[in-house]
Amino acid sequence: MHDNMQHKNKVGRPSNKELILDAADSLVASEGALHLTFDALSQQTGISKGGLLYHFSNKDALLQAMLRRRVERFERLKQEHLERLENDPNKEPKSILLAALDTDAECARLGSGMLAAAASNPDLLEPLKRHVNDTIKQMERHLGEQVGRMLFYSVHGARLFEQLNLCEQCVTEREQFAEYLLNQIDKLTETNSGS
Amino acid sequence: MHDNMQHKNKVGRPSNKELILDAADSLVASEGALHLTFDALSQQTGISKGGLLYHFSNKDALLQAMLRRRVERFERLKQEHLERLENDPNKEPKSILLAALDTDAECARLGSGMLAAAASNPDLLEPLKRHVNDTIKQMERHLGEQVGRMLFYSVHGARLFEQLNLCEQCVTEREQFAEYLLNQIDKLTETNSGS
DNA sequence: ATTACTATACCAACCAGACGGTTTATAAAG
DNA sequence: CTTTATAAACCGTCTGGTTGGTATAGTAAT
Repeated sequence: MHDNMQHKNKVGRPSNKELILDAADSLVASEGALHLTFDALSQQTGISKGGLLYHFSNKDALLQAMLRRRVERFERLKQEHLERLENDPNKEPKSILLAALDTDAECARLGSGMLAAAASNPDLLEPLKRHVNDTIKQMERHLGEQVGRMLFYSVHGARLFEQLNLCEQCVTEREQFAEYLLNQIDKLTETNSGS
Repeated sequence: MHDNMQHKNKVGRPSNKELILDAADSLVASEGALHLTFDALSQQTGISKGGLLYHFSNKDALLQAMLRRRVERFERLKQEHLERLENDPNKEPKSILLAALDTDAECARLGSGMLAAAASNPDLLEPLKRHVNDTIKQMERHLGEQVGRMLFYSVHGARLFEQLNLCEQCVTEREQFAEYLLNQIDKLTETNSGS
């Protein structure tokens, strides 16, 4: 009765805080991190600059919220996949890959917070950095140092290139790619336990 | 007797244009793309804003030059590796990986132009996008669609994470990683021609 | 050798608009 | 009557870009 209120206001609609963060993500994705300003955000959301600053007392706070939401969403997705794959011996690395490659509606904008923070104040990436290194270590523990790194960088590289609109990848191609990587995990751990 | 002059002035020193681009790269790497301004660049180089604008008539021109230099350096490295590996049947994909992972002095700044352009004006990425897709297609042609993509995204993902200071990877770790990926190329093409 | 001209490379001062942020006011809800 | 949520006006600073000027070096005719 406190956590539930986090993303909703009393009327049950998604709170304006979430709408603002959505707009911020999409602004970064379409215009670039430089154009994520309170003025632009105000125009996009219809909320005045004062209104925005009520929710996020300064720009760093906004960026931190964008980053936090990204990590939370990743963790939630990973947890879902983990539960779904409960009988799979490789469920941990698999759910990490699946969470990273998941195709939800905001797929093209998940990296916006990261790019915006990197552009504006790289220090804000510190919490994300810890999360990244934890995840890499998990991958390494399950798949070995090199394989773990390769797969981790592979999915996140693909994600970043997609976000920057640098590759012409479509959804079906990503899904095939995800399937291939999952198969690789099984194949590589078979040979591991076989030798 | 024209190309040679491109990066040198009459006195034979590296032209200030190159020095400015170096400073721009390092500014983005340390402060974030938002703080790549003519004022900051002026302070860093000791050249006044007017002087900077003499070399790059506006900010887009500066960003384009940063991007162009990055692609040129990649192509030069790739060509060098290609010549060194002339007897290797997998020389093409290998030289792509080696060029992407090469540890030269500016290693941490090679992605600066890309991040700065993405932050300021994503349209400027169009030429880079073509280069990326060409390179991906080369990888796919030699290694198959999925393997090619996996290795490409893997090295560039690693690069980006390094640039953003999001992983604690050191030089020796990257070299081991590079070696592993090269071995993978040989192993994967063996099984390809074997089956 | 002097003069005149041109191109290169830079600087200082300035400007209009954008930016992050503050302040004050307001208005509904509990 | 306080809390929540928003608006509007404003401020000092920063930013990209312009202008107009300077110093130097090379060229080329006189």
